[in-house]
Amino acid sequence: MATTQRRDGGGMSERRRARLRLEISREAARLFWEQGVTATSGDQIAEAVGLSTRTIWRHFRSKESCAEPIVMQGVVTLISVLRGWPRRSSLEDHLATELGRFRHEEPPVDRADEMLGMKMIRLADTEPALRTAWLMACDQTERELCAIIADCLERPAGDLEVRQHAAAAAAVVRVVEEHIGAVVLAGADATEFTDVVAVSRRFAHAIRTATGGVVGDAVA
Amino acid sequence: MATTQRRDGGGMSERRRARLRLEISREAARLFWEQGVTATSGDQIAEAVGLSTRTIWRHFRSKESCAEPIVMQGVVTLISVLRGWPRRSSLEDHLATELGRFRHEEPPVDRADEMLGMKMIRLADTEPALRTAWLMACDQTERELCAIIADCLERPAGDLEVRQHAAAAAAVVRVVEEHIGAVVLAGADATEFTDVVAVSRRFAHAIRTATGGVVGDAVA
DNA sequence: GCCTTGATGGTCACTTAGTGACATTCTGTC
DNA sequence: GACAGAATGTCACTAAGTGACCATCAAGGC
Repeated sequence: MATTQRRDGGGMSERRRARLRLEISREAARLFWEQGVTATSGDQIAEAVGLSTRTIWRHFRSKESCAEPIVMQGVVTLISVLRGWPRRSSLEDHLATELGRFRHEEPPVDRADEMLGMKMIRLADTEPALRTAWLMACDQTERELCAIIADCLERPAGDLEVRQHAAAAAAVVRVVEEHIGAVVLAGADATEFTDVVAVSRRFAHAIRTATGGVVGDAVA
Repeated sequence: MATTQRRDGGGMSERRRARLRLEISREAARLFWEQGVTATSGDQIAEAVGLSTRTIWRHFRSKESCAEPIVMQGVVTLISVLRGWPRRSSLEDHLATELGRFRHEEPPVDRADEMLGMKMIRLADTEPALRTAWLMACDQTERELCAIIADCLERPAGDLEVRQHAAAAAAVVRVVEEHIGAVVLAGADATEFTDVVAVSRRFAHAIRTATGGVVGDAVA
């Protein structure tokens, strides 16, 4: 197994665990995509990643949830970018600069993993078992948006109106991501989505519309 | 078992099956609520409804999906009302008159079932197994809204913008329903939600906002 | 009345997801 | 090197589902 190089006692174990989960998830997702979810057994995943079946169940509560980390990777960039949104710039501008930065300077997620994530989202459309994983990721986005929008509107995060805006925003983000994934996987001309500025504008416009215009503008 | 009284060959079987599924679902939901999902076995559900376990699996593909019909009952009224929306009246007015009609004249769903549905939605918050059932119901609403909004905007139902509006609208409806359920189950003062006009206004306003104002108005 | 037919439910054997208990190994600390 | 504890392997076990086959029952033709 890879070198651990922990600094303080116990804290690093968290990262180690996350890396292992991701590795398992990668193999599971590959198998799910290649031969379907039901045709993939826990034993197969275990063998592919080189662990015992029992250990798989120690890291994941169910077979389908093995896909979660890979799926979550797909939204983790967007979430972290949204979280860092300073309200003195418009949503379009912030997304464009930050997504661009992530794309070229420090890509936190492997390109192959990104493709795998899209494939899982695509599979979630027909495999009800995988749907949960995808919706968990969307739910995470929604919670994050709750905090952000609450901050924008200067209301508590549990406020009904805040939750409505967050749900609507997360929903349109979900639809756009599903659409991008479908287009990319279809092998069609995806240049429309390699332009970071265009994609940023699309996301920002969707969020602006879905929240009735209260989220997206820069504050003076 | 109940009398069959079929008229034509095979058509009635559909309804019979639906009734049986609902009956199983009712018992399953009751047990899920009383003792939790994991603590409820398939055998227990079978015994409660008076069938063999094998027959339960013939009607439901999984334990959790036993909750689906009851959960679906909660949205089926709203869906059918939305489907019947004539665009010459505003969404508020249509919802108020139709929901009122359903409430007093011909309630298609038992009050007890309605409460059970709320309980399942509540359970879905903590039991990931049940979440799928609830999200399936929301997904159904979203698909229905796709058709309605496509009609409003005179665009194809698969159009990206239509899907975004539908997703946003379905999301806010989900949040409002979760909120109503939580308030009712908390035993708090729920008079706010027994007033059909107020509830209709709330739904309509949420949808109007989430779709950027393009859905909700009457057309001239 | 009797037999066919088709749909539904029961019985039993079987696979597989997932857990509990305990032994083993691996990792970092002194 | 001895030690503590966290991670993993092994094995036995429960429970969710499935497949194959048989039993029952209502409807209709003769």
